[in-house]
Amino acid sequence: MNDVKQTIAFRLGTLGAVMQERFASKIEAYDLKPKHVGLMAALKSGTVAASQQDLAARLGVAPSLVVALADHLERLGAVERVRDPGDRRRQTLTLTEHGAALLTRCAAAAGELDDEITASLAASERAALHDTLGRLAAGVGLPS
Amino acid sequence: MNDVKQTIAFRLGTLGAVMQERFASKIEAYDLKPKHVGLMAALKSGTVAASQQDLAARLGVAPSLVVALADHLERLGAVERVRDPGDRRRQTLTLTEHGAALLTRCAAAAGELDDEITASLAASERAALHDTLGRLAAGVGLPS
DNA sequence: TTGACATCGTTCATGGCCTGAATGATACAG
DNA sequence: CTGTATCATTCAGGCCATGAACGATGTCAA
Repeated sequence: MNDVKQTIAFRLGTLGAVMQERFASKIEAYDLKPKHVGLMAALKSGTVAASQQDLAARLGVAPSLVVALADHLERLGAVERVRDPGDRRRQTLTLTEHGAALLTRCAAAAGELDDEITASLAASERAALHDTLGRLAAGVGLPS
Repeated sequence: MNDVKQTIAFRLGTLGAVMQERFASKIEAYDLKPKHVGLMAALKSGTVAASQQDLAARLGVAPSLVVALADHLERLGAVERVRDPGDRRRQTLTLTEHGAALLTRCAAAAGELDDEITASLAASERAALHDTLGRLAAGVGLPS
């Protein structure tokens, strides 16, 4: 035996891909992709106003990608770009009210997804999974 | 709150991406990508000889991608293509000894990864995670 | 002040991965 | 034998993400 498919890493990888896919189709109606949601979520939890470079580092993507994501979100009216008066090179991204509303709907979509996939799990099991995943995410340096 | 990032779906998605990435860098030395390993694993667990169409369906990818993956694995000597004598349209893929050896090394790499990310988890917690992920994978129709 | 150098956001060309349509070979039903 | 379906393969194209430029701005030292 000693099967790759019996591995936590492999299962996380494949399950993660499926989740991304399903989540993407759920938020498609809002003209959003998972990365857009990730960016908005980072903006919401950010206490200080975030520069695009900061966000790129937090999300683990290239700065040029943040530009594209922000462009799209700005076009949707979900995000505003403001020049930092203290350092005029920086663009400060902030979530608009509409952006916050969108984010709420995405959270609801993710919640539905949770319910769907954990339907066959006991409540305690689901809670344990939630907790463990949070610890793992923190362990690999993902923003919580 | 009601944060997207607190969601099981979102955490699975991001963690899965990280895992894929890390696994990819671990097997890079063997000139393999995660999808190659997925294909080999499907071959190993397949009881009956698998046609490429079957494999495409099992992996959830387009048949044309299986062609590319099989091409690469064949070049590495990990896989053999044999015409099905019963239906000469079909190519039957089988894992060679070298392929099996490669797969074992990939399983070892995934095992290391498991140890790394679950280092801060109790043994019981890790076992529970492994079990729950298995159930989830089965729930979304992933081959186990 | 001025000049050298770093940093930010942006654009652009490029590469990788995957798909869907077209093709040729083979199977099979009538 | 003929028409249709199924298989593997090829190929062109799309999408996503990156890295290398570039212009604008900031910083620091002389």
